[in-house]
Amino acid sequence: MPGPTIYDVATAAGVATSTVSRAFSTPGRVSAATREKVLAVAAELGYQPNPHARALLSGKHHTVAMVVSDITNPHYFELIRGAEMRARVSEYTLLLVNAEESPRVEWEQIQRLAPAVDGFLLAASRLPDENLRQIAVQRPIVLMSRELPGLASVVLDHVEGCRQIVAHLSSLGHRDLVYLAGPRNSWMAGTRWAALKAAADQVGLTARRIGPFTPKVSQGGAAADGAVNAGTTAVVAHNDLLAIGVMQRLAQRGLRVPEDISVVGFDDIFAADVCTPGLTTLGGAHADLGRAAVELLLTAGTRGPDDQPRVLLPTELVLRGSTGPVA
Amino acid sequence: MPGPTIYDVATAAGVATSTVSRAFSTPGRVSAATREKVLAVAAELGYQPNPHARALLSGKHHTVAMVVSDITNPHYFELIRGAEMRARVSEYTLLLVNAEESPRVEWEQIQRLAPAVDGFLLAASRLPDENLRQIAVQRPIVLMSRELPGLASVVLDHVEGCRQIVAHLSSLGHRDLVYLAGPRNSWMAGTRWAALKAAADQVGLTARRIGPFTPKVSQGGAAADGAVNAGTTAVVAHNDLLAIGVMQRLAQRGLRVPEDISVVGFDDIFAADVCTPGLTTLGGAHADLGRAAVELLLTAGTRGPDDQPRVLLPTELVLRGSTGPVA
DNA sequence: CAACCGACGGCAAGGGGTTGCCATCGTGTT
DNA sequence: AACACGATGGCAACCCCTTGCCGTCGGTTG
Repeated sequence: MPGPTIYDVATAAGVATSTVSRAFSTPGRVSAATREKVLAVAAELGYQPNPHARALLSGKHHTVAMVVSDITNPHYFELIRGAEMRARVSEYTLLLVNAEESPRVEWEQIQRLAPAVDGFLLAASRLPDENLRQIAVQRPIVLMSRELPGLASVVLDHVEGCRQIVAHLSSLGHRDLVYLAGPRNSWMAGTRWAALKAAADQVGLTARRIGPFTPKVSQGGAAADGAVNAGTTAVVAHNDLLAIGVMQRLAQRGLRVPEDISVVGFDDIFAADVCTPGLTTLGGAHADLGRAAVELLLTAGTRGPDDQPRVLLPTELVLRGSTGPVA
Repeated sequence: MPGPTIYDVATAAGVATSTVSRAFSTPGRVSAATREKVLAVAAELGYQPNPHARALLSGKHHTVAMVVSDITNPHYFELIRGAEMRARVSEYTLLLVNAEESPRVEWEQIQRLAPAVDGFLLAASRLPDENLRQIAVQRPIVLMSRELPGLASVVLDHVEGCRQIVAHLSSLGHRDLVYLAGPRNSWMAGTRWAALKAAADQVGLTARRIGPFTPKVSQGGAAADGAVNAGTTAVVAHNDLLAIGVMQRLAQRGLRVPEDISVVGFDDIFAADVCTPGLTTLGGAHADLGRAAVELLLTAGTRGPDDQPRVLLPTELVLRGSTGPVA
């Protein structure tokens, strides 16, 4: 059942195993004729090098693990897709791991995989800073949608993005907004709030925060009621799932979007485009984010601990029907 | 950088490497006292067995690869999630691979990974039957949303599901339906059409098929126009993405759903619930499908080639606003 | 024609675990 | 007290491939 080994090829071709090995990995090291022959025999036997034996010796596994905080969030699809594609062009394999929003699970999975992969992509990690640093000494890591000094990261430029959200709302006459916060251990939640608050202050708009909420559609009800209770004309939800849940609840309560209340999300997931009204949301090239993260990870060996890059990708505020002028 | 090895542990504990190995893998083979000590030392050193070295000898990798035909299709999210969860409880790692709707890419990826995984989950594989059989002799495989005699498979019961769709449409007064077919090399596309046709015949409804279409939103325009041109009151799209694209195009043409035309999809993706009108679609417990597939794969060793299971999971016809009575 | 040299193959030592087999030790048996 | 046997630990081979080092051989140079 297991395929032929390098020994089989060597025997069949009448050479030593080292020659077979070199025929594959160090083409210049054997004569063209020998190489031809070895490759021919190998092809005939259907030989394929055993990646484990190779990894054992080289320490390189040609594999990167991507850990996502919650695989059910469609937002990650694009990240995963971008990462997968970038990994593939370098003939790297992408391991997908779900942390289920649990720092403990995340940590265990990472420890389990650490000896078997070349590095980690941590998407929206819920781990505390010190844990991230611990991992970083074992393996190269790249953070996605999170930053930590000294570690490589890839994030969308939420400062500028939030400024655009605030400018958009302000231009529509809103004097006040409510941010429906994400989980407490989400770096993004903190960042978005800080950026919104700063931008709001700058243009003289009042910003309040309620939450935290688990960013799922099902939590939209509670979030919507909180916003209504706060009495605002504009809500900015931690992500699109929550925003969609909010809109569902508002509709249920007979409140109109955007006439009575405007709703903004983050991520620009596919559903944001098909719900009614369409959801105004801060998107960005998420596939590029995945791509960039893998890129960084694959080139991690060339950098010291002091020049860990911090890639900032532009956001795009996508205007749809969920935001409108204040009545 | 690489962690301590079994040798380090052996030295530190004052025993032989074989004892350390057995302390972990064959607990009964060493005395309790020795075992305690070894484990303590190992924990202190932060020892973790190198999975490659282990795989090299045992041939077991504790890894399964899941190949999806197109990772951008949200439908797969649930499958992936279910598979990931089931794999995790058995401490298996899930490798995610995207075939990009290309049989060639699919084949290459599988060949590349074959020596490194314990088996394959092939979701909606686009490979021809004989290729699937070839793979099956190398490694255990489980097909998802596809069947082939002699190979293990997990699919939703589309025969019954399609009967329900037809009954639903028929009860609303439709006398005729058009199926917007999926890709030619999609087994599902053939199955769905056959099941729809059979069910339609049975209740005296006319069924026609147009296509094939690539099942993406962007193809909905062409599909919608084809359906309009065919002059029907009900369309059944190969999947929800296509159905959503169809609805968008119909709206653009000023046709009302469901008053002028009813639309049905397959998969019950998240977006089907948030679009307007909500999409009537044939769903099912997709996460269970992923779970069942991994289950089958992990127990594959216990079965002969003649009793490859064929798991049939129930569908659920989810009625939403996109279907209604004929005007 | 001798001395060199580069190109090419082979030998053998790992790399980190696992496991069959043997040696040892302690205890129970008669 | 002699013997047998089960429990336990160690030795060393093996899994498959890579790579440093050495030997060989043909050809170049002076």
